[in-house]
Amino acid sequence: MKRTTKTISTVRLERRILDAALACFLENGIEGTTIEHIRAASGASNGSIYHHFGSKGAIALALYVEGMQRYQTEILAQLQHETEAEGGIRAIVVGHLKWVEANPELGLFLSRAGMTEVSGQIATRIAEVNAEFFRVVHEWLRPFIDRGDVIRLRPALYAPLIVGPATHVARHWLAHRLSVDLSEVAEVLATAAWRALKAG
Amino acid sequence: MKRTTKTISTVRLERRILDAALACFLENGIEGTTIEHIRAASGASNGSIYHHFGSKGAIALALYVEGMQRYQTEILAQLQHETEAEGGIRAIVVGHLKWVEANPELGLFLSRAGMTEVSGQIATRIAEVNAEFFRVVHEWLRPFIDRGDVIRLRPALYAPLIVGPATHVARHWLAHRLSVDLSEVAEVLATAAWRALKAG
Amino acid sequence: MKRTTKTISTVRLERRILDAALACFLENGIEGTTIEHIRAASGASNGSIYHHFGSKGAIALALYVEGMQRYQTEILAQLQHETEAEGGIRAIVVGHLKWVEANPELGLFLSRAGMTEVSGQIATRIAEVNAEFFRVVHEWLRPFIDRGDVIRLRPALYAPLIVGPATHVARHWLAHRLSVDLSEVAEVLATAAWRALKAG
Amino acid sequence: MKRTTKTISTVRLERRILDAALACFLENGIEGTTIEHIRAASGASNGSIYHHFGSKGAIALALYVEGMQRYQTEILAQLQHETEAEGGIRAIVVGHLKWVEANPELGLFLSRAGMTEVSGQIATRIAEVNAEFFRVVHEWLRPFIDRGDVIRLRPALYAPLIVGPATHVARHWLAHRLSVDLSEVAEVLATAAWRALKAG
DNA sequence: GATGAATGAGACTTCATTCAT
DNA sequence: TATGAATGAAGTCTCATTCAT
Repeated sequence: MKRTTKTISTVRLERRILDAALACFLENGIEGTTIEHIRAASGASNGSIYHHFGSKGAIALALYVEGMQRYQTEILAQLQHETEAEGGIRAIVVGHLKWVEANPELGLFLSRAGMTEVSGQIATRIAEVNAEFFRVVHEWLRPFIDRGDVIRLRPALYAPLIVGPATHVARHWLAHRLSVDLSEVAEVLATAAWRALKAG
Repeated sequence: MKRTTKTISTVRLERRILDAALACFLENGIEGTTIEHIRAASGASNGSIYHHFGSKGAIALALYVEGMQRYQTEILAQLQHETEAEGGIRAIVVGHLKWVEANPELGLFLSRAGMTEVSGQIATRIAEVNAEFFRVVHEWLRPFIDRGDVIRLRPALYAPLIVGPATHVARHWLAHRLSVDLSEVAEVLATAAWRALKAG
Repeated sequence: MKRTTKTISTVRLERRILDAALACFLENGIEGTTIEHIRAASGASNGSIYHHFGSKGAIALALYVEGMQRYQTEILAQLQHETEAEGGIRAIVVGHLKWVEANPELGLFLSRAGMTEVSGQIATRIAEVNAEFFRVVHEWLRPFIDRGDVIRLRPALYAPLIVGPATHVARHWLAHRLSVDLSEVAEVLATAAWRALKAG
Repeated sequence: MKRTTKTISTVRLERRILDAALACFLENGIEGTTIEHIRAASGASNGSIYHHFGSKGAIALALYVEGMQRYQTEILAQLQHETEAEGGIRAIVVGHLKWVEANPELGLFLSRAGMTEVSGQIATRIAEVNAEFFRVVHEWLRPFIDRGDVIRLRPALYAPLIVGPATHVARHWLAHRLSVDLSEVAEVLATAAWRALKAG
């Protein structure tokens, strides 16, 4: 009993801190966010934040990893349902934009964290996570390339051609520099991606 | 004479400061760069830096505007030589990657500055500059859309489809996460962009 | 049975904490040692340490008192066997160095604690303990002074003349600034002390 | 003119900071002293203290080096006037106590800094400075040892025998645990040192 | 007795900026 | 125009200690 109660409340405090931190990072950027901001937003004490995370960078890292895993899991899950190249490529583009639309705050944080020069640990983790994602996508595509459904390129170019335009749109949409309905735009970008990659 | 000398040396000092600042911004990020870093790298005194620029943000802004103007001037200049849609689209893609390859440091700075949450002034300027560039590109494309050479989309989607993949590749190349020859890749991306946009 | 077991293990935990604390104090100084260090070194929990000692200063005080009592007991015990002034004086010098050699860690801690500006409580205790030791030594010497075997000085000067050089050597030896064999050196310093104090 | 004024006031601010820091270190110990204490005592701003010294440890180091040099210069100067072993040994003992009496605060700081486990830089410097001093003293004594005026010992033992008792007395005097007149005591300790070291 | 989450005061240090020369 | 000393607000992080379980 005791243990359960303790665990639950502990988990809740960590979650409250993470949620508050994400909100702060989005409002003021990682560097612009102070521990005091997170403290005020989470209701936790300064000491508790350090007790659980050890540093501001560790909070950012935890949020990045968690967010990236959610994103990847969802996209890749949809990919598994597809049996044709066109369906898979469309699924990635549409899935990407849907996810961004459903998780705008997390999406903005991830795209920023991917560009910002944060602590080397984060940079390394970003590289790892990206590489793994691209590898899985290429793995999935390979049979279709071999079969002649999809043009053959150096592996590194598939991801840019599939998600490059969607990423571009999403970035400007997240920065409020573009006011479109992402789900509406998704089909157009999916079609364009397929046209760029289909063979013949 | 005196005045000339003075002016010249002043110009040189400002340039030295800007160059040093760009190097620092790239190494440690804008927020991670201190005036002391710029002072040490440029050889100028603390006081001189403030005499010429007034604030750290102003240095970043000056670098951003200068870099963006160089980039746009070059891309748009090449666009004017083209008389067909395919040639224009290819010119933008190839020109983009060539410019990034020729100015990797500035390119990295610009792509980061575009994402980072810096002072509102910079953010505003970025939005302006981007909007203007996209407007000019769409203006140039319009006759070809009307003529039926290029598919008709909402204006906001042309830029993502043309430079989205190239931007994606460039970003990873600049971050040393991708080791390809940009000029070699350029043709492939240009072809893909044209396939995505050509009518029929 | 239960109670015995509990008591024994409790005693062992306290000892483990004290031993760990001594090691930490020696490595990083009293101020430089944190409860977290002691926790990690002893295996006890943060809460247990406070349960048993109440504060960091209390641990230091306990170690100081314990160490000083061991030292004094040993030196004074040897003094009781001596019936002549020379033997007594030699016994103190030799005993001092032998003890330091046998307990280098504790010796270093005690000599540091004697100089550091720690909590007033420790300072007071140090003064008490030192005064008591010097008093006993002077008490023992008095008959020999009265008899004319030892020169008559103000009481406060006997301790410095007897153990001053040995303390000096020991301090540098403990700080690894002097690499000599203490037991070898002891005889020389004992002889010197006797020459300085013997009458005539 | 300008330069002179600036230099003077700058020097004065640095000195004010050093003097204030010494007073604080003596009152609360090095670790117990905060920059805020030094700021309040010196009248300088927090920023100025860091502008001139860079860290708290650097202030302590500067004070230690400065103090040690003053001490050594004075003692060694007196040694040069002496032409006989007895005179030299007495000069060291008497000089030591006179200096401590004349500079009690600095003396207390130095004897504490010598024991405390401060930053490695200080520790190294202390070792250097001590070694050099002992070397010079031994150098001076050598002719008298060779001539047979002074007993022959391992070089490392001369310093302990000469200044060990004086150091012991001074330490307790500085800690207000001994209330004697140092200059009165000096002669007794000088005589004792000579008796311990003279040959025959 | 034992545990470890929680606390919050306060430490050191950094840094953009100002200003007297 | 150039300099660099001076400033002080603000930031991250540490740490002894408390307390509920």
